[in-house]
Amino acid sequence: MAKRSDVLEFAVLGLLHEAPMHGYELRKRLNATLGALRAFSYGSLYPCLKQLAASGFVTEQVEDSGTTGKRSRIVYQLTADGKEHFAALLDESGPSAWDDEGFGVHFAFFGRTDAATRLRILEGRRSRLEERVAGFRSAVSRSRERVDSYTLALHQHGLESVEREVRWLSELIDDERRSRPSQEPAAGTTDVRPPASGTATPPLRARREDH
Amino acid sequence: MAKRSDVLEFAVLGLLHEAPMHGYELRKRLNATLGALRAFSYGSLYPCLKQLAASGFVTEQVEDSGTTGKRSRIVYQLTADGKEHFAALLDESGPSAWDDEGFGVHFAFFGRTDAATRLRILEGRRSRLEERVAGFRSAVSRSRERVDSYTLALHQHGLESVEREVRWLSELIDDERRSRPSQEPAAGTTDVRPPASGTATPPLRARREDH
DNA sequence: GTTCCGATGTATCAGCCCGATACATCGCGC
DNA sequence: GCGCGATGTATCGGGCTGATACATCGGAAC
Repeated sequence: MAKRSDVLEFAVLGLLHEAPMHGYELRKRLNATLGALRAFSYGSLYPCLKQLAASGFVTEQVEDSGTTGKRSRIVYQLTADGKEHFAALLDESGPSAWDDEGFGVHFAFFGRTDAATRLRILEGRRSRLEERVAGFRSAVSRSRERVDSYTLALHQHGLESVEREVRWLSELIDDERRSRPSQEPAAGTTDVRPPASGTATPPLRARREDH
Repeated sequence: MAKRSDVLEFAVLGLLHEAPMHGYELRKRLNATLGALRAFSYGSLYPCLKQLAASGFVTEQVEDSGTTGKRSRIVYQLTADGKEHFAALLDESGPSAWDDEGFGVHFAFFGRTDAATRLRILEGRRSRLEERVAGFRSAVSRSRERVDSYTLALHQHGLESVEREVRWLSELIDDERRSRPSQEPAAGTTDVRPPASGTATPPLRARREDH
């Protein structure tokens, strides 16, 4: 369950809502949208696109650009079935939506996700991470018995990381609950673009989404 | 490079320093020592053990427990070659020691790692994560342009996580520097390792990250 | 006491996924 | 004109996982 390819399929359908695209650009957008969180390879993407076409969720359109064009590009466009399928996947709030594999992608499309579903996914994710916290806690106490300060430090750090993650989710859940009673007013209203506190965007050009 | 199986091999050799063990227990210890960070499967472990035996780093000893015993267990014990190999791997401080795959395991064995090597690995890890910080920063500013508050939140959170990781490493590096002001470790005092028969830890200086 | 069940233990395999690679064109600098 | 990096599509070997099979042991339930 919750295979990598399912997550990819979901992400592709979501991205194609913005515009028809061909594989190469799709991959760039994918790795840009998902940040450094996740990188999908061509070895997954192209088969995935073919499969989506076979399922009727997208159409394949070969584009030969005018007279001189030789470079072949295959533009994929969402079908009505595809939109419907994506809407169904958006509502899907099972475990696959909050495990490590799928949470990030589902979260990235929260803008198009129903409020109740958002809440369910956030809570599912949180409880998943709370299990992990428990695991780390026992690891910490276990490594406190043996005398290995480095292993202890490792576990302690891991524990704090996951706890921090849980806190983040709790804040998000509170926000959702606060704006839930009333019909939530578009997630972008208060977003007046603050003066970018400490991140003055220094040069920092280099970006390496490939290698 | 830096395959999963290499990391596993390293971890197994390290664990076998404590005591001879059979596969099942090895796996439990592995997943306990590494906390919730990492879980190795049998599908990797057993082939790895066989390969280690073939390389002469461990010996396979079938144990039939007394008269009634039927349950077959195969106890693996470290050889002199194995110890030597592990020592060499401990000194190895190339990129494979600080990428996502290998850093945790190397760190877990810092108690047996040379001080200079510890420092090099920590710094390598940090600079690796700083690259990731840069990636996240550009992702954040990119998603600030589009108006998608959820994607922005995701990137922002990811950025903070990695920055926190970098801070943690910086503290560790400071600690290392404080307890080891000069380049040479004080020979003989708190050295964990035995006098090391003939192989007195060859210098192994250079090693740059470029390929 | 026997029956069930989870832990202990070794081992394999289908299937998924990545990383590398191949092939081809374009636009740019020099 | 020539190299070189970006754009593009596509495939393949091989590593790794998760599931599964098989077998024994200790203890709890009743």
